Amino acid sequence: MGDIKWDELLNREQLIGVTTTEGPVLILAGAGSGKTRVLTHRVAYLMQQKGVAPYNIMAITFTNKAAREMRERVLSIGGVGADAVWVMTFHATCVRILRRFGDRVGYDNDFTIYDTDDQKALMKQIIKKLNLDPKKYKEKFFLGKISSAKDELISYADYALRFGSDPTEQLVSRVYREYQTALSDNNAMDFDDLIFKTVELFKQEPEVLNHYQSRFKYVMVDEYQDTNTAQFEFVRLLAAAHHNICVVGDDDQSIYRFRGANIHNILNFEEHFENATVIRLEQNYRSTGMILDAANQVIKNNENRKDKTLWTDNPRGDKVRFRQFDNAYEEAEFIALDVKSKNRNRDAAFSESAVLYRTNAQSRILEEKFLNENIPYRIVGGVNFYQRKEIKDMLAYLKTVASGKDDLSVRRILNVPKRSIGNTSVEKIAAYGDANGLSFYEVLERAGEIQTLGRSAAKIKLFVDLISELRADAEDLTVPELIRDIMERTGYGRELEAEGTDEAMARIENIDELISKAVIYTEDHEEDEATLTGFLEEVALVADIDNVEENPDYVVLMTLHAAKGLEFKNVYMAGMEDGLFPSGMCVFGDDPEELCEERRLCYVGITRAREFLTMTSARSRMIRGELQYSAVSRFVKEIDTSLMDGDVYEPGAKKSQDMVIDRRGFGRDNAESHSRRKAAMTAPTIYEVQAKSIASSSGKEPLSYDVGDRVRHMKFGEGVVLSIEDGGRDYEVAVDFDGKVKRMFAGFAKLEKVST
DNA sequence: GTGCCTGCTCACGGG
DNA sequence: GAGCAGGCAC
Repeated sequence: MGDIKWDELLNREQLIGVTTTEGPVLILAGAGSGKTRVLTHRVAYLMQQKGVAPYNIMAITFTNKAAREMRERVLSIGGVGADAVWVMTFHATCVRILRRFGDRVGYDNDFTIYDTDDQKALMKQIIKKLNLDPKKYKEKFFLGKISSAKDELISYADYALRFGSDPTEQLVSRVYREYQTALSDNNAMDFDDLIFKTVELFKQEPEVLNHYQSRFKYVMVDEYQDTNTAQFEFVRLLAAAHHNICVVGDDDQSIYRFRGANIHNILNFEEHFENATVIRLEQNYRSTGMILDAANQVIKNNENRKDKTLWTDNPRGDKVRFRQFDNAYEEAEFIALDVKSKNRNRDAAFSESAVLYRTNAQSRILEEKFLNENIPYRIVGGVNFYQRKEIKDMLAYLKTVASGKDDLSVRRILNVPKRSIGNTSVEKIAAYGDANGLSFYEVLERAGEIQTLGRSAAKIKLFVDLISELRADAEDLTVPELIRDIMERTGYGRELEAEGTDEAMARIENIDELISKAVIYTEDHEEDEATLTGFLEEVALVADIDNVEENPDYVVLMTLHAAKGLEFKNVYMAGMEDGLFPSGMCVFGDDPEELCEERRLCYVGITRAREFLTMTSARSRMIRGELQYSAVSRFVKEIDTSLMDGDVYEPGAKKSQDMVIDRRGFGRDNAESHSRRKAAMTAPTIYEVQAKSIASSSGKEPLSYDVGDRVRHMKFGEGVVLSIEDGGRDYEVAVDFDGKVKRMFAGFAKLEKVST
């Protein structure tokens, strides 16, 4: 493996980036300039040329997808041992560290992770508890304040000191304290805590910091322009001993200011780290000259940039197309038909096309048209799979089975499905817990002692018994088996089946998909490692973007934010209207930096395209149920007309020849397409292909064995089938393994007949 | 305690 | 357009 010809694989600057291994390095990498290439080769170079142990190398990314891609590439060029390199997201890295040392900052090492919905639910309780007017104070307000504080490493104690005089800020600091205490009581951390607590750990426990400093002698950070103060501090502490820190980023692609990203981290890198080497990657290998020029013309309107000019050797290519339509329906129809014709002409396969937009709300109409035209598509984002009610319910059951310490989960499922335990009882239980320092579940366990509960106590006992039974089952079941078990024992599945509506069926499909994910999880891990907590952790850290599969022939629809880091041969930027993109908030706001951020987002969008770029806008569009008329986005006008096909200023921009607008088409929403659309809205959008194949293999197929047959189970060995019951969606089989009777679902047990 | 209806609010982006 | 709190009847 030592025969890599580094100088043939890399251009001059890339080579410097790869081989400057010692000391701080800042790589300013323009869009499409091969930054992932540099990072992965750098890892390989460290191992092969410098003899650095893989164990000593860490590469941090923002998304799981980026981590996975980099990991794959490191494995393929890095050779033996490369799997010991830590290639992970910030969040996953911190979780890993906190699972080991979390007890030093006041958490059990099996803490749970709260997502946005959990945070909201918890905040709601706190607003109630503090008797605040929920009309006046929204959860989002406090959560936003708290999140920004945590991004800046401000604890609630610091917050009180810092903003003490202002009454509103005083209230925030009080809420912050309550919120943090509640999290800690629930043994839970939110996303921001993961970073915050790790930094706290490093600062409080020099021994721990030392351990990681001497382990990770070489630290690399991808998308550095998106780091916030907490992440910066994490990286700084890690690298403080050896200074071998290499960061890659592009200030022009910083689009996460709203999430606390601090652009000064990259702009001031040379001040933060002394004697830094700065490398500029300015050759773009991705886009045509035309597209790149357009991108440069837009971004040059921003001030305070690191000075750089992106260039390319690629052919000039086609002009950037611009089309304006009367409304969003025509816009969507044009895009759908164009995608189709590009696919037909072999210009771009479906999988090579992507539609990008500013807001998720825009996806609906596009989706409708794509369905009408029978174009395979996939929407990334929108309602996250893991935010769906039924998925959250199942996860809450799993969490409760796993620990019961998380009050939020227990409360969520106590009356789901309906057990006639209403709000009044819940309030009483919570009050009793608060008064006696017990967790919600602990109170449930001793419900009999609480007089005021009356007849609810008996119902609560049934619930506690149910959880105990599930816990007993969990001992022998794999995670997917456990989910099925929960569906059965709680009656959740039966209730949905009884409902029988399209929506209920879609919910069942979603749960099936969760089961398939669990199957994939168990298959990916050794038997001992495939634990329930492990599964819950993996699930807590996934984002929708992580699930875009590249191979299947689908058009991808997503927000511009989600598109960062991806590239497509053929890109549409829809909704290029002032007020939508750039968004109204920044057009009328007084913060010029916000407009700059929007412009960077536009730059990100343009540079996703390799060969074809089409921008579209609508003269009118429904926003919040109101018809809004907008002018063409200023960003479109920033592109020189010599690069454009289509007139930005003329009303009624010309229509493409392959474009046939069927006006009746707008009302063509017959019953069939309507139900299809509805199904598509609620149906799984992720892992669809795998889910289908697994679902059919785990579905109710005729069994190859019967009562009395001898069968083999992967884990338990051979046994005799005692009974087979119709468990609704699957058969429930009881098998006697040498006197130990196990009940299992046929679809997952995968029993093989040995003899009759 | 549950189910249904209504009216209100909210909508930028996401780990 | 959608989700949710609040009010009401049962």
